[in-house]
Amino acid sequence: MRQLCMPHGLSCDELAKLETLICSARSVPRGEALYRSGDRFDNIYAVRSGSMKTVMAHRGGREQVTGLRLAGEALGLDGISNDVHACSAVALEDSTVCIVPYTALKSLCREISSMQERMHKLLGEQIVREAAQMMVLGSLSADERVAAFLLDVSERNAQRGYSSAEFNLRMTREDMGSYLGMTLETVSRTLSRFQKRGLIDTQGKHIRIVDLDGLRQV
Amino acid sequence: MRQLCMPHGLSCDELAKLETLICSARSVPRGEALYRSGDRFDNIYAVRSGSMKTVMAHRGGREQVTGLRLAGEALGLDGISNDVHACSAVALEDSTVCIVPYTALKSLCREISSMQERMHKLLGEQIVREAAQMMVLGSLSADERVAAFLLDVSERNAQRGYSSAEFNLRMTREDMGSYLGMTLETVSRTLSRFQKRGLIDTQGKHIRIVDLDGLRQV
DNA sequence: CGGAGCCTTGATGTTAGTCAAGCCTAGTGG
DNA sequence: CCACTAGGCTTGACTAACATCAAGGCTCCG
Repeated sequence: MRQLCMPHGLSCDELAKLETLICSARSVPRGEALYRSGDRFDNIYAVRSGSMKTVMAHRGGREQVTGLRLAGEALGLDGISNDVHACSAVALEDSTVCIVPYTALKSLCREISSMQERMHKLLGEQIVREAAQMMVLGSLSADERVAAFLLDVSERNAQRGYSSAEFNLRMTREDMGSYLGMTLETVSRTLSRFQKRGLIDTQGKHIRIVDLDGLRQV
Repeated sequence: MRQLCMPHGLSCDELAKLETLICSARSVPRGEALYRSGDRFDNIYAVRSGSMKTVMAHRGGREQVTGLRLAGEALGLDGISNDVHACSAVALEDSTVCIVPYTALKSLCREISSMQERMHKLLGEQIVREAAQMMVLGSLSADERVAAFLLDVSERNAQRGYSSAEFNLRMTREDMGSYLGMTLETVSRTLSRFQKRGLIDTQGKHIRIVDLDGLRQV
């Protein structure tokens, strides 16, 4: 939560007020949904530990992974527009989230302008992140998509104070493929090729970035 | 502007307050940018007449169309997260926009909760719309993408009180291709095939939907 | 009326998808 | 603690879809 708010101009005092909103935390076992598409929207969440994916279903049963949330990142904004969640959020590993009731958060945003500012930025960031992902899906090759994804995760890890070079990606190859608009086989082949080229070192879900610049130039 | 706000719980009185914010309108000739990626973010816009595309550039010069805005739709939200616009907005035809200064809008949102509500929904809608487009790009075939796009435009036209069956799409085949993650040739071929199948009737940029259900089933 | 940009269509090439088989690993139960 | 199993991962051979290259026609604007 501090992760999510501190670096953005909230005073300790204001942060304390925010923390009074957080009714509770909730733990979500691996594979379970925090909320499902169609559920009523009441809360925004912050991932406290673990990681989650957001999934959207097309009519016709096809599903696509639309996002990955690491610890410290916000979740649930897809419900604001319609009072109903547009995605489902599923835990990639045993995870915990903080629960922030939306109605209370709105009031706080009207009282405290820095809180309003933070809320707008949170929404704006997701808009820009998704637009960037549209670019990835619309104009990059398979190799470029995988490289962009690894670099994105690496950078987000760094931002949260973890290693940018080495991490556990709890998504399956299928999840990655879905997120990147390709098949799990192509993801696997691409990672293997990157490894042969000395760009990364993979051992299943454990990934080490060996040649950051090389990866950037893919 | 009323388009953008009226159906969403603002009273006439409140709407009047909003209208005091609108410093001015601005006209944007076809092909010109309302704002460019990297420009400082000061205003949100509403398309008053005409239509615009939003474009995002990748390092390496590659550009992708990330959105289409018809009259009555909002524009510029990509600047909130960073105080700098992440996309460029380019007029597809001679267009006019209303200018809403963001700082003033924020104040109004703190005063009037229905205004805050509207603002959040606006942001939330874009988040959901972009997620849906990620699905289109990530998991649909070329035919399905084009069909989904035509249906989307048709529906948005209907919402604004225009014909859902017949419209002028001012994007070029290249713009459509970019937005849909395919080449202009594939767009053209797909439209031709749809026409042969009796789904649509195209004459350059003028499009008439002949068989709505057929298009939905593509 | 002329021309530039846009659109269409065809032939060919390339990338990533599909199908298939076997292996590895983590989690389970004895 | 070990063996078993199921799900996940890798790799190969083949295929399909879409991109690329190319040429010609249309249309809209000046």
